[in-house]
Amino acid sequence: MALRVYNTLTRRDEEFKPLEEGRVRIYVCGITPYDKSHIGHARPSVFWDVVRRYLTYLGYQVTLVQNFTDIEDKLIAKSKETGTPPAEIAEKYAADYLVAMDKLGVQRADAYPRASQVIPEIIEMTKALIAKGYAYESSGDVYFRAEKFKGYGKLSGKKLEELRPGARVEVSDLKESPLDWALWKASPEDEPGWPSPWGRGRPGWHIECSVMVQKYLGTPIDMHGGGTELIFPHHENEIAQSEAYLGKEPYVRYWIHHDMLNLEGEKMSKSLGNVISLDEILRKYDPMAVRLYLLSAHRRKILEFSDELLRSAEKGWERIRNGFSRAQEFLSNPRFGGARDPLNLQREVARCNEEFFKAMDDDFNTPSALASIFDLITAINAHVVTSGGETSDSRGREAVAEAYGTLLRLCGILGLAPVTEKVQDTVDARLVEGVIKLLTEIREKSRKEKDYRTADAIRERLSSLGILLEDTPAGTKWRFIR
RNA sequence: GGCGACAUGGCCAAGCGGUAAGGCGAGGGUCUGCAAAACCCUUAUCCCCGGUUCGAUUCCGGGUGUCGCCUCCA
Repeated sequence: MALRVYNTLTRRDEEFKPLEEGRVRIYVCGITPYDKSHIGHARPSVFWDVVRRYLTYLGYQVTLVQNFTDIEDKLIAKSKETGTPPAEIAEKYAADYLVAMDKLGVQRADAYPRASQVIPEIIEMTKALIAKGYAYESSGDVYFRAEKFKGYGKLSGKKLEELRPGARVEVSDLKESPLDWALWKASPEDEPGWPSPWGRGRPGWHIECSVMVQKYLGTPIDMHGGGTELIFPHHENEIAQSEAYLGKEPYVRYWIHHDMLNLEGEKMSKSLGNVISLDEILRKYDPMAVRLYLLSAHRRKILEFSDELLRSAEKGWERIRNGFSRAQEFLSNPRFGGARDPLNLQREVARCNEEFFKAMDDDFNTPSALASIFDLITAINAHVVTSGGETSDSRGREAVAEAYGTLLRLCGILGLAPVTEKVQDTVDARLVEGVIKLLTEIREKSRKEKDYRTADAIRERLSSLGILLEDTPAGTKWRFIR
């Protein structure tokens, strides 16, 4: 088994081999925190979290860095509008973003550098590019000569001749060619700026990533992630300026892009105004269901957004959770007999395990990996007997323990954790549990007396409060529902 | 206009040369006082037309459709 990944640069699946054995260095383009995050922002975060968990599981030491662009036109515009300093706006939304990521179970990156924190390095790199003849100063701006870099267009597959007539590039008298882009821009008095050899100014867009990659990871890095919309011009330019500066290639060994999230067939994006905030989604749906939804399509495919899909994911997540509880319950109660056909269960578990890794090795095929998890759930449900009374069977117990361990491991790689549904406040939690227990006992009594009207009324009332009662041979169980 | 991606059941979504994983939904059955959960069964020939092949959803060519990039964007 070997991990294969699709590399945007070569346009094919390649076997993944890190530069340095046992170590993987990853840089992912983060967000510009100038407004609330939407679900589209959660896709790369969850995807890369899974990559990281998987690589870590495989034994690699993974370093992942993700930037926050805190100097940018929209941020500056918003600052002028509201009178709040750009840095303050950026930090507020960055913090919100991280809180949402925590909810989604995304492990924190090793570093979240801000553009404003790497100004000296940006100036150094810009100076070096000028010295090498790849960049030139023009009225306080510094531009990169796109056409001077011979590999320009290799990532996006664009040719210089095709780009020129396009004429949709920002035209400026300050540039030698419309394809050139700013490494450094002069700042007006009322906008943020830093002193530089070219006067007061601020970095261009692409340069921060080049600098952060070098500063925090060292080149070449193994994987660079980002959305497909960043392939051109952002990543194309990033390669050009970095390789021109470093004087060697590659700058990045595997370019790994994810596709967009669509709303009613159109890309969800702020500029189109068709965004759905992450906050809203996380209020409405179980974060793990959201995670399941985000992993339900391969990273290179467009993911359609709809409430129906989220609801469907929530049902799927419930199924996984129920499978967990079934196995847990069995294992925690030695009275429960065993597995129906332990050998068959073991065989199924082994099969699901194998399929799961095969899927993950195939360019992180999470939808296929999820299918293995669902198969595993079905096997557990079909084999595990939690209807008490029967004598213990060690072989059966072992098979179930193994199934449970596998489920835990596979779900762990995808970051799907069955959170125990305890209420935060312990006093409230105890109260709720006590009251439900009381009601359950009363209902139990009614059922014994065949007073089903009372029993059903209790169940219905609790159900409308979001508490589901289930009568099983082992007694009445309850859980929260939405 | 240039470049590129995709088109699989009611809704999602894997597979990509040997006659279609999985989830949600729907229908039937088992269990249950009834529910719930769960299990079992049923629910597709893969956009169209050509070609290559013993054989194509899977490869090639041509259509049609949808989306993305070429401008800020995860």
